[in-house]
Amino acid sequence: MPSPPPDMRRDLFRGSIEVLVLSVLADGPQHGYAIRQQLKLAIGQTLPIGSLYPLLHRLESEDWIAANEATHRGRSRKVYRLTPEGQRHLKHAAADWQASIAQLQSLVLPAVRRVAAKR
Amino acid sequence: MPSPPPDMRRDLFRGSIEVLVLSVLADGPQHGYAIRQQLKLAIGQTLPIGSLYPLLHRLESEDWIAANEATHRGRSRKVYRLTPEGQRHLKHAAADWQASIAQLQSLVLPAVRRVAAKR
DNA sequence: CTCTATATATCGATAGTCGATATATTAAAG
DNA sequence: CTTTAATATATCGACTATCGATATATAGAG
Repeated sequence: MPSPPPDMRRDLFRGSIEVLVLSVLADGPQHGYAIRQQLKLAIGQTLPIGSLYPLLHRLESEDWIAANEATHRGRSRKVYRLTPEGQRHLKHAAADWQASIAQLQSLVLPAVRRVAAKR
Repeated sequence: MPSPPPDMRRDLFRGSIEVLVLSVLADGPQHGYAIRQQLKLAIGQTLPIGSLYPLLHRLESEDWIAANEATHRGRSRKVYRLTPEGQRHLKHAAADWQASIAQLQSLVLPAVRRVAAKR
């Protein structure tokens, strides 16, 4: 193999997963599986199952989200909600995220303009 | 270890590396080491050496960049320039990149506004 | 002399990812 | 009836991509 296959979209998604999940929960409490579906609907990207639950557990251990055990049609569910700390964190994390993106854009956008202007 | 250490900034950077390098070269021909320095200066993020040259080789094999062997102070250099195909590709790749970001933002930004509005 | 910076290059240890698998219920399909 | 698919959470280790260490070479600083 000459070089690794790059997946820009996936990497951007990965770098945003935490903020994305918290953003979904900012809309209202959801259980893990539903968060995954919402994300797929909104972004078109699927949060891999093998990443979903470990992520949720991490966010819970950080006290950014909290769970209510529930039962739905014989199946157990953990309905997660954004904690007050989670709300604070979302604001900060999203600001950082936005700043990082803006920084990248400040290099890329002028470059594209420059190239587009030529010829 | 309970959970993997997340590095949003690094992942966002990773998902943008290709577009970033092409953007730097849109400003004028540069050799690998200098591209790395420019990126550090502009973004604050260091493109790891172990990733730099394989990436350059891949971009070259795609004919998006081309090299001129040069010698500077006894040291050999490969000065890369953006090819016409590379310019076309930069426009497309940057547009895709921008669209992916916009999609993520369309979920995150309203969520943050919602959270900020409360209380 | 040693160290740091410059410059390109490779390779494999290691670390993170996530598919497969397990478990359980319901409903639709065949 | 049986099978398949969808729902739902959870874990674990095989696999893979990343990138630090290393090699090589020159020049200037201390």
